[in-house]
Amino acid sequence: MIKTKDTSTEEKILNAAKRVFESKGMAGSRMQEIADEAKINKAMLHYYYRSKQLLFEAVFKIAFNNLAPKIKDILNSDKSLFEKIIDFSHNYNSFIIKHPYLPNFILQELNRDPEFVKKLFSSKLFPDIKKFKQQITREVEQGKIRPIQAEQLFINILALNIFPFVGAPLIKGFIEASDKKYRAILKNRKTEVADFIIQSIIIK
Amino acid sequence: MIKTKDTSTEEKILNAAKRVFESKGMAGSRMQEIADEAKINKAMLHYYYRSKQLLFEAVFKIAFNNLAPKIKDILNSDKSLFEKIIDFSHNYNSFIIKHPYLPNFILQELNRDPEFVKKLFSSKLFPDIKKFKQQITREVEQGKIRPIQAEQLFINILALNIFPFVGAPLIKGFIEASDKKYRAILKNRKTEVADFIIQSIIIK
DNA sequence: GTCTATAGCCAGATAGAC
DNA sequence: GTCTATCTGGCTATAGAC
Repeated sequence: MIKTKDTSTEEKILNAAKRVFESKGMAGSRMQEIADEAKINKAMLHYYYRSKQLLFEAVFKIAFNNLAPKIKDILNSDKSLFEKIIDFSHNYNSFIIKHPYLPNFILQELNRDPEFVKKLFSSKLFPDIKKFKQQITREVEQGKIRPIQAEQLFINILALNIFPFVGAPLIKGFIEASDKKYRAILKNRKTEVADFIIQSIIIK
Repeated sequence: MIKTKDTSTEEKILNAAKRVFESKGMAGSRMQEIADEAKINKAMLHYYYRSKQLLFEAVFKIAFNNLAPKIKDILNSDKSLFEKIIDFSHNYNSFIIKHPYLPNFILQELNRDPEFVKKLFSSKLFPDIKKFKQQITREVEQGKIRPIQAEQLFINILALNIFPFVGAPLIKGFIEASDKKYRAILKNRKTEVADFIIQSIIIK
């Protein structure tokens, strides 16, 4: 297996495009900036990816495919409920700390381009929620957790894990946290979030 | 007091700009589209607001000033902790259901333009978190709630209330909810969210 | 204050040499 | 495959008539 690193031009472009698009979005990004970032000629971008739109879609799909399986796991895996909550909170936070722009990028573009959402819907990226609903019903019936709608719990899990990254500038402003302090707070959340959720639903 | 409605040109422009900027962001919006939306000539936009940037800032400031006091209330008001949680969850959700693009718009622009954040920091828009911290400490000491960092609780309150709007397209995809069904879920959250938080921290 | 016309610039895309 | 040069269209902003 040969390690290609950033060797190929195509890869250099894709990595540069990822950085630029993720921080500035589709509309705010410039092909010239991506070219500069990749230390490569602007014409090359078109040679390899034909258009800005196609380059963007390549970047978006990679980003989305990085995120979606982690969320899917909540709905579809065979783990116990508490395990799911603990694992997702830990794994998601560990992953996103390394890619802080990613959630904002995905949400921003999903909000901006409704047609793009439909494309993703129609593919098999989205699992169904049936299995998760059954799991919640079972846990409630067994008296392990207090009654809660599966959809509400699912939203809460996503919210508590994703929002601290998307809302970082807002939160930092209000709690007057430096970058360093905020990073420490985020790190704590790897375990804090799961605790918070479980405390809310568990029957002691 | 005379009701001006959408009478004045200046107001028509501002309302149109609000709609366009909030759904497409600064970079994705076109002055022509705002003019069309306001049913007014494009030159008028510059006559009243000089530049796209200044028009944008006018819209942004109004949006931010709508949101910030509600959040500030969590940190600075004299209500009891549970009251704060209940009131904020209810008021915020009621308000944003009428302005669904607003949180996404604000977060997007805060993420995109770090200099803009600093401008807001330096003004008196942000209160300090000291009072809220003291409140949490007191409640913990009195044995009313289990130990939790004020910052973490604050983030959780924001996350659970704001994320369902910012993350709507993502959530809708995963739980396969129609617009109608999703609206119903959001409506439930006016009370569900406060319950969820209080259940997590209360000592019974 | 409101309009039309246009200046002037910038970004995406391509032609064509090497 | 990679580069330079350039086309083309679209966008912000303004000039100037009314």
